[in-house]
This record gives sequence, structure tokens and C-alpha cells, in this order.
Amino acid sequence: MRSVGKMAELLRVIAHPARLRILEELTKGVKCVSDFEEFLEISQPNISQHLSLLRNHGIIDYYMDGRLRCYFLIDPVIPDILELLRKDYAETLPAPACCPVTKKGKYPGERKR
Amino acid sequence: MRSVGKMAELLRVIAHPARLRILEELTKGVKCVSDFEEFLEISQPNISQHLSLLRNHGIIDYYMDGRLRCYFLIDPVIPDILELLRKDYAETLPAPACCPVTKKGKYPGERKR
DNA sequence: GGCATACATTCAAATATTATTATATTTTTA
DNA sequence: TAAAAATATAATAATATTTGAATGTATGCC
Repeated sequence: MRSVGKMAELLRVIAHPARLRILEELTKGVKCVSDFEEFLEISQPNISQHLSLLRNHGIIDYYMDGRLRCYFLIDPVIPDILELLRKDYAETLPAPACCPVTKKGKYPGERKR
Repeated sequence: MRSVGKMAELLRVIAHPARLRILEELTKGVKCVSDFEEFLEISQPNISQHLSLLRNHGIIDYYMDGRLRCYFLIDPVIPDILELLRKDYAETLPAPACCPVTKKGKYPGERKR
């Protein structure tokens, strides 16, 4: 079981639009840096920096193909997280039943929303 | 379908150890601020700051019970994400099949790991 | 009304993240 | 072997996040 610290670290590392798009692409297959340049409107060094961050955290890896670096996903939780994020939830969660569970609480007052 | 920017924003907001612990507790039921003080080793104002951030992003809400604020989850994706993060994955993803999909690539060279 | 409780807000300092620019590295090709 | 291609690294500047300290606000109770 992952610690809360590790969970936070993982989320922090993927919580960036460019990195999410990189990961989305990698769930479809191997991609090299120049492939990413085609659809990310950020500079090449910046793409490399995002890729390095993901690799340093064990989320992706690469192999060499001539002078290309072919990146691919290695962390299996990533496709699952992306699938959840794409999902549409119709409703917010049901409001809690009338009586608060909190230790000090008594009968609930007005809901402020 | 959530935009990549919205996905990143959601992840960024929950990607903090204290906020993850708050959310873990809230998946179990309603909690007020003093309940959180018992297991988070951070100051009361800091707890309030984290709660405000989560509320400003539509992840939690509260109702008043006398002078207690009873917080509860409203974003339905949160329990699902937490469940995924708790899950243990035995293996890393399988390495990609031998031939890179990348446009420019030829036959893969040595894997550098 | 006055005090205590429960909690929020504000401001500032410390720290972390991000993007930019310039430069370096590695491999292929001519 | 020199040049070009593909990519990484380093340094810096801009921005965002986090925390701590002080103070503010609302509610219930005496």
C-alpha cells in the first residue's frame, strides 16, 4: 500500500496539462520527442524537462532507436487514472444523512451551499 | 469530457499529503475541523486553508451544526481516485513490442534503463 | 452583554514549480 | 571527419504554492 506521501508525489508529478497530454499519448503507444513537438505547443527543451520529470519518478522510460528516444509508459496506475479522469459523472455525491458523524456534532443546522 | 486543463487542476488540488488525508477521512463520512486536528499534525489555520482550497474547487462542501462546520465530499471522482491510489499493482507495464510506432523511428536499438 | 469556542482570513516569508534561453551531448549522414 | 539532427542539461527569471503568525468572525452559553 502506497503511503499518503507517495500518493501525493505521484499526483503532483502528473498534475500538469503538458504531462497529462504526454501520458495520454503514451497510453496509445511509443512516442519520441519530435512526435510530442507536433501537438504540444511548448519548446523542445520544455518537453524534455517534462519527460525527465516523469522518468525520474518511474512513470515512463525510453529506449534508443538511432538518435531517437522512444518513450513508453511503465507505471500501470497511469492508464487507470486517465480513464477515471475522462469519465463523466452525472451527479455530485449524495448529501450526508441528516445526523453528522463527527464526535462533537449534534443535529445539523442549515446547509450552506 | 473534462479538458486536460481541468484534469490537471483537479490533480494539483488534491496532490498534497494533508489534503489526501482529509479526503480519505471524508470518504468515510462527515467530519468537522476539530476532528481533523486530531490526526493531522498541522495547525488549525493550515487545516482551514486546505479545506478552503478543496471547497473553492468544488471538491467538498460543509453545513453548519451550531458552531461546527461539518465537511463532506461532493465530487464523485474522488473516492474512485483514492481507491486506485490504494491499489497495489504487481507489475510494471509490458515493454512495447519491438517496433516503435513513432513516425520517424526505425528498428529499436538497445533499451537504456 | 460578555466570554469562550470553533473556525476563517490575511499577510508575509520560505520554498517549489515552470518556462526561457543558451549550450552541450550523441548519433547519423555526407 | 565535419556537419546536421535529435535531444538533454544548466542557469536563470517568473510565478505559484505552502506555511506560520496574527487577527477576525460567528455562535452558543452564562
